[in-house]
Amino acid sequence: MPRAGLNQQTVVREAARLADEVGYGQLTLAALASRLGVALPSLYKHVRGADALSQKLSALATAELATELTTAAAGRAGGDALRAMADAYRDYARRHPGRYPATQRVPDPADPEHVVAGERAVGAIFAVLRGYGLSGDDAVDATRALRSALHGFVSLEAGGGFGLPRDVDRSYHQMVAGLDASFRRWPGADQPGRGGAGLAGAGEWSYPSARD
Amino acid sequence: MPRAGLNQQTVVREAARLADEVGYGQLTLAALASRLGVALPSLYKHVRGADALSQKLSALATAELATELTTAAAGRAGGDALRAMADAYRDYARRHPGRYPATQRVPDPADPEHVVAGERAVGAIFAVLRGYGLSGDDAVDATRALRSALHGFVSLEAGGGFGLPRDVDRSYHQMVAGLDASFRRWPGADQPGRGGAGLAGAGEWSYPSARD
DNA sequence: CGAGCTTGGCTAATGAGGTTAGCTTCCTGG
DNA sequence: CCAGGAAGCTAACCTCATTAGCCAAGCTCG
Repeated sequence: MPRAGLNQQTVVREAARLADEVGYGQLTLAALASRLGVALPSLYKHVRGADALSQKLSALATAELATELTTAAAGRAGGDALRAMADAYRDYARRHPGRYPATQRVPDPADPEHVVAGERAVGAIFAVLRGYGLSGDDAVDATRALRSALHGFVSLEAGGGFGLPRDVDRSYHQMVAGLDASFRRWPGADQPGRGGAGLAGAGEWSYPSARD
Repeated sequence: MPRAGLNQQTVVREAARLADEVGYGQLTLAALASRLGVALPSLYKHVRGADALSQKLSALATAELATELTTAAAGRAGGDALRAMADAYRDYARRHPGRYPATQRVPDPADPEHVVAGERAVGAIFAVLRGYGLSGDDAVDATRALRSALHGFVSLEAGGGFGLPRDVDRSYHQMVAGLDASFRRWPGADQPGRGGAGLAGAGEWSYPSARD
């Protein structure tokens, strides 16, 4: 029996590919094992179990998303940055329909890479909002509003929640335009010098104590 | 053996209660049967299976949500109506953490009550937006933005996605204030006479052809 | 009243998926 | 070269969903 030569990274990466193909809810250890050409219990040499695989997938997907958001916003400011980031967000969700839902899982405090990925994602959003002069509590509120709108839209879209023929792209752009207008008038906007940068938003992606 | 006296309605209602207690993802035919004091296969006399139960639960929850949204908006207009409806939406999601996720399932075209519930829910949102002078495509865009923001917020909140100490109620109210401001300046706002009322929004809650 | 049918319960059996235990074999470091 | 850890495997068991088929409760109607 030649060995398959797996390790945790190859397993998690294949899980991500499989999830994109069959859907996050249909990601199963059995299907993953057969895709990797090993027996199901062999996977336990690389991941602790189904839940741990989900968590690692979440870390991977969150890191990817954070990178794409950061890249999209780089070199842009204000409405430009917002639109670019919003497009990147929806784009990621559509290109990776199986990974995207994994990004909504709360980071595991015991997995530093996962925690850092969440912080990078929120950090990218914070950075865009700083372009509107937002910081501190106002930026937290704005971040929540932005994440809510983007996540809500892409998850409704993915779930088939938009039935009417009206162009979905147009609706998205209109929503983002509304967000841009709101942030320009947001409490605290364009009142610089109210808060520092640095680890802005650290901890906001997750709420570890809410785990059950 | 005395009979348990179940019927579809009692089964679905108990499923709703159970889902609220243990979580939508933990709703299982086995747990439901034991809660109802019958053997698992007995449930098949009342529901076709696990998926059909989810669908019926979705119909129930969507109808409840539609009623609460409609009630909240009744007798109010503009920003008042928007705020009341937004509060009702979040309130429902928090009081019924197990039913709420079920409302995101696409209505089953074969279940008229389910379809009607979805139409009532979107209709309530449309009615509020009419108070901003919105109709037609502009109202569709605005409905999508509103649903996205509300759904995104409550699902991030339920998932523990808000980690920082900043008051979540305050963030929600700020987001709703932003939506109010956006709708007042929305394309088409306060330009009446552009579209009719009636079955406005019918079909928007669902996208049956997207089912797989 | 009671014969019989419909119905709502049951047990048994099957199958998918996850998990654990414990065995074997590859292959690398000393 | 060979010892031991790592990476496979099979077997066994658990939970849950589903289907088949049996049986009795209790209603309907002669």
